Amino acid sequence: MTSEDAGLTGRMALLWGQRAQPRRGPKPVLTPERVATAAIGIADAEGLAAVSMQRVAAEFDFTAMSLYRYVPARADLLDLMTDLALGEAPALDTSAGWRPALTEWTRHVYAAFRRHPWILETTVRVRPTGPRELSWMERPVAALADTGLTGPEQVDAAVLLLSHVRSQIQYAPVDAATRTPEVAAGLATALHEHADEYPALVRAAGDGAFGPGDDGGFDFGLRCVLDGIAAVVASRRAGPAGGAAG
Amino acid sequence: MTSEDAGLTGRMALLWGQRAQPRRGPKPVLTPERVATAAIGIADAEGLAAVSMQRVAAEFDFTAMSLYRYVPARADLLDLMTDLALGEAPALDTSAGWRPALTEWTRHVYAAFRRHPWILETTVRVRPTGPRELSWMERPVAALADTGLTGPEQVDAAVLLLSHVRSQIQYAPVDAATRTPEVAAGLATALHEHADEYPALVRAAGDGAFGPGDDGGFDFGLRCVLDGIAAVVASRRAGPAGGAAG
DNA sequence: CGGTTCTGTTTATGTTATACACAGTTTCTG
DNA sequence: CAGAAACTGTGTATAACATAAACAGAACCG
Repeated sequence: MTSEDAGLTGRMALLWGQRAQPRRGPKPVLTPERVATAAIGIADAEGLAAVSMQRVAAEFDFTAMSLYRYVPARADLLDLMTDLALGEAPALDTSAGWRPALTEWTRHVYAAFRRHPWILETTVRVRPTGPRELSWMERPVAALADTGLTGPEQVDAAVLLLSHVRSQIQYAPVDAATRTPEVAAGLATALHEHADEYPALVRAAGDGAFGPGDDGGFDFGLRCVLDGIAAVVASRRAGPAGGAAG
Repeated sequence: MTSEDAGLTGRMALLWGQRAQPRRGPKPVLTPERVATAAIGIADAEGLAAVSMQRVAAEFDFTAMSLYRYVPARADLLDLMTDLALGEAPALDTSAGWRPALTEWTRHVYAAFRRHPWILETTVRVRPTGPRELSWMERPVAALADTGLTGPEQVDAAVLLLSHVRSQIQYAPVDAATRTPEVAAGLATALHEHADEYPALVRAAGDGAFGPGDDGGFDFGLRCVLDGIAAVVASRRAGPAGGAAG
């Protein structure tokens, strides 16, 4: 255990900056960060599927194999891309209480995912958490510190907001203007050909659900979750015997 | 437009049962459903990455290419797997109101994702919706029909609960017993080596967050969302001027 | 019975990640 | 300052993957 991150191994090591410092040989031209930054650019422009080792290496006029001098494997590159793309979480203004702070945080998360929607794909599987990603969790938990919620509940509340953002990004992807019409039209067709089996959905669609005017339930969901957290916070302050879930 | 689903094309066709009926030639041994069912078994047992055309075909002692007689491409197979694995949504008991009904629904969704956690991966990208998957959306929207929520809001509420289930499955995968300790240990190590940067998280971890006793925020999140929906419903009944999100 | 249509296979192509060995370069050591 | 060691980027090779194209045989229709 010589380095400060000596306890970290495998996919965690690269993410937390644990790097072997070479003393001899030619200077490395690149760094893991430069490689990941190039990969982020490709993913932003052409989607995550376009991020192959070859494609990333081509960005530097290198061969695919050269990247393995900087990154142990593609999976590690995706981890680093994710952490770098998220970036350090902005500080929150908690002076007006936890609710405005969490609202601000949620909008920041939404914006970050909007910039790099492929993060949805890199984060479906179990994977190591990077330092920047962790800073995103730090903020809301800190904002909830004085609410009376337990530590795990504070984390759960943040995860709840995060999952809402994820679903909003997922159902309204970047190129919604081009891709969604096809899918939406197919859904509308199927729905009306089987109207008898989905009466409630047909009615909701008639009210504008699934349509172009339906700008996503971001505000609705945000309000629901914050109201819900507020209810739990209130019950914690009234007394330790809170209501049941169902 | 000869068939009832004639309007559906591309990846939508297979999902909604639009099949060309062969009149001559050898009887097909398989069906798209049998192929997908075999693939589901593989995904359940070995993960989605193990579902290659070759691996699925081997289940029938067939060649990989033979599957293309039943399924246009791998992507369509994944779509069909998803719809079949979800299955038809169970009916809900709405006699006690929308809240118990939605609670019941959420637990059913959770159970379905638990059985087939790879559905998380097959559903990150934009993709066509199948008839069974659509039945899962029908139930909660029907249960919310008389609440005063608009159609889009009813859908948003269901999506909100769904996204909560997704995040719970994601952060506590099936093989948590084997995979999570590694990841959790790495997180704990990183957290304590940088304790000064994540004071709130360190405190929360001390309270049991991220630990083995933290059985996930399923109930907490469910309660928050339902309380939040209840608040909006109440405001709709009190008058059309509801509160703001932040 | 002959032609048509359909199945499952064979063969081939292009892409992917990545293991391994090497040539050239830089730096450390004696 | 010579030689060894370490390191970089490359060339070559492999195995897995999806899937296109052509084909042999079987089933059915007229």
